[in-house]
Amino acid sequence: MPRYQRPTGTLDVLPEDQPYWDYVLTRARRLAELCGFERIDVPVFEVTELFARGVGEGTDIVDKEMYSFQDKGGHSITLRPEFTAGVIRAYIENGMQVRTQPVKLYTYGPIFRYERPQAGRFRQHTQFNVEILGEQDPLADLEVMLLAWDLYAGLGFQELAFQLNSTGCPQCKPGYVEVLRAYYVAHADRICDDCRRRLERSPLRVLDCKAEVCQPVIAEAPHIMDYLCTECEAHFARLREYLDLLGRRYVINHRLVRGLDYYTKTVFEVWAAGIGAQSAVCGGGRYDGLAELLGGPPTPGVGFGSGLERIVMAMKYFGVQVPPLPSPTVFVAHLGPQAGPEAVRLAYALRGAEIGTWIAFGQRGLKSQLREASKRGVRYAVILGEQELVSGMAIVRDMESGEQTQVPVAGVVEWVRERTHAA
RNA sequence: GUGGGUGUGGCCUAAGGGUUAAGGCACCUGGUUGUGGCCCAGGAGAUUGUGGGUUCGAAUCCCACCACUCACCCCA
Repeated sequence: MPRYQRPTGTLDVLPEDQPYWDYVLTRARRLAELCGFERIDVPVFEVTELFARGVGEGTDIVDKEMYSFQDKGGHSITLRPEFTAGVIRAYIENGMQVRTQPVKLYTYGPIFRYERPQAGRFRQHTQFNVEILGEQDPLADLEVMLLAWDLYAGLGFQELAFQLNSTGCPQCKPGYVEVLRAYYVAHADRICDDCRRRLERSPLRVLDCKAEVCQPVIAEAPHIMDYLCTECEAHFARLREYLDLLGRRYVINHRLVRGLDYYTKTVFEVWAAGIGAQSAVCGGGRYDGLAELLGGPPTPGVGFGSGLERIVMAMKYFGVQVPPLPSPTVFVAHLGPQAGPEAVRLAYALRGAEIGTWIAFGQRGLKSQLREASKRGVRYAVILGEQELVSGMAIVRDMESGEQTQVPVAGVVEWVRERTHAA
């Protein structure tokens, strides 16, 4: 028989890691709901066309990272490589533009990108995602950013700061791109081959180039800040004003250009330590033209996606403690064939009273059963044997003190409830 | 897609080419008849990632593939 392994770049989240996931997700949901975000779930796959148009032909994600396949009906289907396109599709398809605007939505689930895995990067990862649809006020940009900030701050991240930039809009971006292109053409002898290619397909990406040779050219490159139209400039200024007022640290990063084509105006990332060469735990921005591009009514939007795996990695790096997940407090041990049915009855009575309970399987010695109880970490072990059946009194053993109490079998549920619910 | 590192029981690690691959953790069972954690004893568990090759002999050397890992690219 072959030994099966998980596919490259996928992860098993084992029970011992679940407390981290649960903690993060619970907090994220809570924060989102406090701001009025409502949960939405969209399919894990969509027609390929949606992502090709939404994310943009020519982006790395669309060109080489999508999990696409033909289904039995001959349709090209793609496992979602990001959330926004699907959420916008759902907004349009369900006529959500008639709801009170803006519509605030959050979701989370698996995202798929065919990449070479490394520290903090996977082929299937999990994102927590929020979107505010139908609002152009920079206050909306602020709100999603603060949500991310508060989440990480609450999780114990240190030295938080936003990486912030504006990518302009259809009014001003093309003008800047021309200026940038002209600048690069003038310095064509001092840039790398990749950048020569980027200049054709996605010119803004040259600013993101890591090649040694390109650094001096990038450093001297014109900033989009100086080419924003008055609307984009005002929008960005308002956002900064809010952030300053609230004391949320950010650094203007002229080189921050994101890998998805749909962004307009605000783009931002949050970086964290402890996740290898990958530093972004969160990336997002505004995408005012996307809904229209996907065939819907003109609908401005802002949002972000945040990688759960990276958040958990950063938490471990920062040494953040998380509370354990609930586990049973009682273990029912039983001796002899007569005691079995009574033990089952008792276990289900306890469970029926919302008291987590393990019951011993098989016919084993008491030693073995208590050993298991000890390892399960329960607070009480109930012992039911022939003697207890005769007397009608079960033995309840406090696993920490070793103290044993005789309790009427019919009163065990109440006895345990008093002791556990009080504390 | 490119480059580096690694690959021994569930986990960690040993075995400088030579007898039945060793140890620790974890797991199971016992240490008298119905009592956990500590201690003691015992047990189960590995075709040494896979396939070739070199050799009288390979976990040890060589090649290929696979996987993991780190980095580039890109991003969450």
